[in-house]
Amino acid sequence: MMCDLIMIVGPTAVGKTNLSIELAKVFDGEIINADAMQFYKGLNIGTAKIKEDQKQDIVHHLLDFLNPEEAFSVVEYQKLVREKVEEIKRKKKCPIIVGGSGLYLSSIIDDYKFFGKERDSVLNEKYLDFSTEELAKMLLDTKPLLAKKCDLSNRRRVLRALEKNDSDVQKELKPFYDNAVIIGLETERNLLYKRIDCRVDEMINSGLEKEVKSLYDRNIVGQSVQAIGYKEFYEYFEGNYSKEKTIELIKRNSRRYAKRQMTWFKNKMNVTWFNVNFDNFSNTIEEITKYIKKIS
RNA sequence: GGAGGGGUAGCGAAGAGGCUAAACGCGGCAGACUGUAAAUCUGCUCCCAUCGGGUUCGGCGGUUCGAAACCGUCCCCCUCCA
Repeated sequence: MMCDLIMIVGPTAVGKTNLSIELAKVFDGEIINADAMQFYKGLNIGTAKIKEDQKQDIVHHLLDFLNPEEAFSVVEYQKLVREKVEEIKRKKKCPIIVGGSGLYLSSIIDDYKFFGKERDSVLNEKYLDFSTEELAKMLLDTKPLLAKKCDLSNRRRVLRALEKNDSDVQKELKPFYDNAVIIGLETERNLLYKRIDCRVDEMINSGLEKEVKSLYDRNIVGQSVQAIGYKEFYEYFEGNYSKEKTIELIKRNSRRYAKRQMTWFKNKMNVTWFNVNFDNFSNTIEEITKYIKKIS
């Protein structure tokens, strides 16, 4: 075993999945998913989840372990992954964490400590009659320390801060593992956007609408169905916009998502970046493999 | 040839004498993020700049203390009648 773990990050549609399989082959690894929407059963096409035949006998963890109506949180995720990592290492294999959910990735690679109360899922209803400004004022008055660090125009954040103790202040983050490599896949923005648009078209052709329809018909609501590709089709089924508009929005939201992902990876994680060669992906694989071997 | 409607920032689209470098949306860029994260939220987006300055609303010329807005004229687009 050369290192504690390999982490692969990057915006949607850069080729993380492909890379993960190749690295798993080279380094005798098992893959742990870090894509929050791929946890859910039944969300396959829209989340670009790896297909059985693409796995090439590589073991995959934390895929399809939630029912689409279930709620989930980073805290549980962190716990599960920490266990998985140990389990894989005990087998003398290399844990490879792949995904695009920034917070989830960070909660693993860094020594995130979650404190305070568990989130109260009905809190929102409790404060329905209060404006965000009023809630912010409340926070300011009762929990000045938290308020100072909180984005007061972000209702969701204010609500969460309201259920914490004022003493629950964050500490400086440190890496959790001594020998982790974080590989980032990147490409020119325009190209990325083209790939995203293209991939959405492919999803449509592969039957995304039908996939979402079956969720919709089962009256599934909640976290899972907030995923891009799903929430837009829900609106479509409600008759709120045309098919064309739906597809356009899925593309737009995916592009915006990719941007947000890049912001997180660049500013919150210590990533070693590699420019992807789409015409000759094996070059990229080789380059990254060499790099990992060299540093570990 | 006749009758109307219109030309506003990258695009779409408001504005009908000063509060307008010009709402809003899209597109683009940047950012935040510790229990919903593919979520949620923030800022910038004519040019140069730190304050601040310089050029704008099809062209030109007027009216006015002051115009994207009013008048004249010219160019272009759309609809209708010939």
